[in-house]
Amino acid sequence: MTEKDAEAPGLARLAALIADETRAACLLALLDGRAWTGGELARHAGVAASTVSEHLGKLVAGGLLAEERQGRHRYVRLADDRVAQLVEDLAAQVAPGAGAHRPRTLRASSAGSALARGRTCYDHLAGRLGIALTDALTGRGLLRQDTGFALTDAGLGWFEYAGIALRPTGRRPLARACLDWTERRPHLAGLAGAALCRHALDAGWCVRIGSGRAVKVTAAGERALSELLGTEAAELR
Amino acid sequence: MTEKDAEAPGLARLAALIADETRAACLLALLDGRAWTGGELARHAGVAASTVSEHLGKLVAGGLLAEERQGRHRYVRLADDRVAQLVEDLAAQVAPGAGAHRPRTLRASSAGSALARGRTCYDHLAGRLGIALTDALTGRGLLRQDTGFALTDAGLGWFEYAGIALRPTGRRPLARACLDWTERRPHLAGLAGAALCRHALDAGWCVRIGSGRAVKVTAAGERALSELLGTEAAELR
DNA sequence: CGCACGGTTCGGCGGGCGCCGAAGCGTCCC
DNA sequence: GGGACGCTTCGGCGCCCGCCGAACCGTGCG
Repeated sequence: MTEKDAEAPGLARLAALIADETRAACLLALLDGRAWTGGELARHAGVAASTVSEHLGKLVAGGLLAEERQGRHRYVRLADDRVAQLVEDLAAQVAPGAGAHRPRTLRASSAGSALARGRTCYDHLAGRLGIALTDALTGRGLLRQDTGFALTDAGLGWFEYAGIALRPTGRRPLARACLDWTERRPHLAGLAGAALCRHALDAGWCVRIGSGRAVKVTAAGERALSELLGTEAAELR
Repeated sequence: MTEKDAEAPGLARLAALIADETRAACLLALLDGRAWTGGELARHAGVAASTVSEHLGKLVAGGLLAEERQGRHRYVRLADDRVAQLVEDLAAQVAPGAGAHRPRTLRASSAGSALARGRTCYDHLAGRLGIALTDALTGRGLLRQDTGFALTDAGLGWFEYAGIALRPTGRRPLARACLDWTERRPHLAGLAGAALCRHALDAGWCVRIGSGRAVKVTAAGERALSELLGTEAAELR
């Protein structure tokens, strides 16, 4: 029993880092996987620069953010994929509360939203695009979702055939499920998800829209994915 | 951008529920998967009954706990396995900070701890026992960890052969990785992990030690697991 | 060289929240 | 029916923490 008590303060301190609305807004913004400057985050969250400066100090000290200073700018980004996963999980947990009507309105009324169609979630693809790719991989027997969440041997072969290298780094799992907050369905994250996203951007299959995390599939991407996964162009839009 | 701002308050509110040390202690205690009374939790956390009563009210209102009232007792338990998973994930995230020396001391100095040997984590087996079973399953090709975390077809057959029914309920994944906080390694959670744990207790493979979440393998359990998974008795202790 | 600008530090204000003890309510048991 | 017990409500206390504006520091640019 006593060892649990030893954990409680740490758990509370970690949660407290996320428990502030301004810090939460920063973390969600940083889910796009990029580095933001303090000023950008301040404007985004609608608070004074001095306020955000203190918040970033706490988040960095708490290990949630990594910082990089360039000239007079302070760039921060999520410390690693574990933190990104954690924030996504927490965000997914809070959404079901409004989940009964949220997906409807998001998909229907604002179906024109570029974010709902496709976006990056930290370092992998999400939104309808992410779901479509995950479904295509599953449908062709490259990804198993029925007994967990893992690539099959055929799936490993597919990545190799597609020219997407999967070099294991550290202990990050190859495949991992990430729950989408608009579609309410799991999509491919982990090392393979990140590699696929990176390749999609590098090879010109997708391009970023504006400065946010929204992405859209290009004509070349439609052709390549149709050939590699048999997807219909309409599914990707 | 605006839809992220809409999420920030919810995220902060959820995190705030965990951000209090007393509430964190309650959540960690409830990770044993059982229902506790308010008084028990108050004594465990070392605060007045009135204080814990208010905390439980918030946790229930926030959807993290489910309550059941019986006579003059108020029983609470974690609302569902998603909440349990969330708390485990957060606890696992905080541990690495002290992870450099923690595991050593836990395994070495207090290697006699029954909790480190075997315990239940919400509704599945953890500790060295959980790791040993997960390793055995993986070693025999019943569980894949190299490309994600999923049972193989042979694994499905094994559960059937062992007489452990895996009836899918809701959307809970069949296999899921749960990071152990003493061993720092993933072990089997999800539907299959829960079914295995339940069967192990029902069939007398394991028995609970005292009233906590510590468990130990019986002689009958050693025989059964040796036959079914080829484990050595020493690995399970 | 000097101004503009991003970031940080500091003091002070205000609100929120966890804590307790006392009092009250309902349940169970003798 | 009376008393013990578990839980809840309420008032009040104290602390912590997020916020701002002002002053300050350093970088980069004209």
